[in-house]
Amino acid sequence: MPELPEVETTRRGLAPHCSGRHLLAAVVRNPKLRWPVPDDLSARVAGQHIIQIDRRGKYLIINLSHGALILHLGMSGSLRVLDSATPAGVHDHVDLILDNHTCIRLRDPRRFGAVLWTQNDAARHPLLENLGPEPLSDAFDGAYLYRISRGRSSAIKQFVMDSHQVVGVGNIYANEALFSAGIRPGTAAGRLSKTRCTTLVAAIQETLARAIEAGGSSLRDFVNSAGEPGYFQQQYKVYGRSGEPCRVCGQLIRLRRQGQRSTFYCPKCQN
DNA sequence: CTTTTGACCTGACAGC
DNA sequence: TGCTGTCAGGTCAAAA
Repeated sequence: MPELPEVETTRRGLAPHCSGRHLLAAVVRNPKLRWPVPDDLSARVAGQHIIQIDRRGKYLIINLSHGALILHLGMSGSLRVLDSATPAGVHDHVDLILDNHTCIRLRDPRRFGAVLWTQNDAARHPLLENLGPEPLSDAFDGAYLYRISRGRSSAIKQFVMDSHQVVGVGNIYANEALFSAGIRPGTAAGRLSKTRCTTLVAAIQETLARAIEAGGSSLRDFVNSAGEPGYFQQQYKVYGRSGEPCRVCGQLIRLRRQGQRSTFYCPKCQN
């Protein structure tokens, strides 16, 4: 499920229910996620104050009074705030128990997600310290993309999906943004003009910002909600539409594999 | 150094 | 129905 807009929507949904609360314990039903959930997690977090919840790329960071939890939703993870007495389902692997009879519950059928603990500043964690800039920050602009892409032969789609260049651009939005920018996904990154880099950055930012807006507006009741983000109902321009007519020109949308991910593009609108 | 490939998992779905 | 194969919103680690 989670691309950056859903992670941000999750963060916004979680925050009002946890900020200022204390954690009583953690319940780990299955520690076998992307990396093992620390077996002393509960002891580490018990009694700690939740300062605030941040996001870095698709990582969620729950800052505690001493240390932080680093969460990732992988391909299939979701977080909800529930009454802690709510029976856990088969894929409900971790609960963070709050001091008001509620819990933050991680459900993750595919178990590509993560729950990690760090004693230090989460930004210094090995998984986070070498990440590229946030896509919606001023640091991510046309000049930056132009500069880092010089001499790079990899396809622009894979390049912008590389978290070391810029974080948070997943498969759906990479496809959508490249369509918006009119750029063929297989184009070598190093061959993009500065103008096209600027166009692409703007397209990425607009695509993500609109999806976050859609997700946020659908977020009525995060507690006990089904967790259906609004952006999921968005009408995609190319993603998942191979063989269907382009919404702009009517040409049939094409599908190809790039780095074992599906790439969708319009052969006429994207060059 | 860059680029590509493999790995981690389960569930949904198409086709036989 | 039940089996097999394919695909899925991520991304790190290892190989080339």
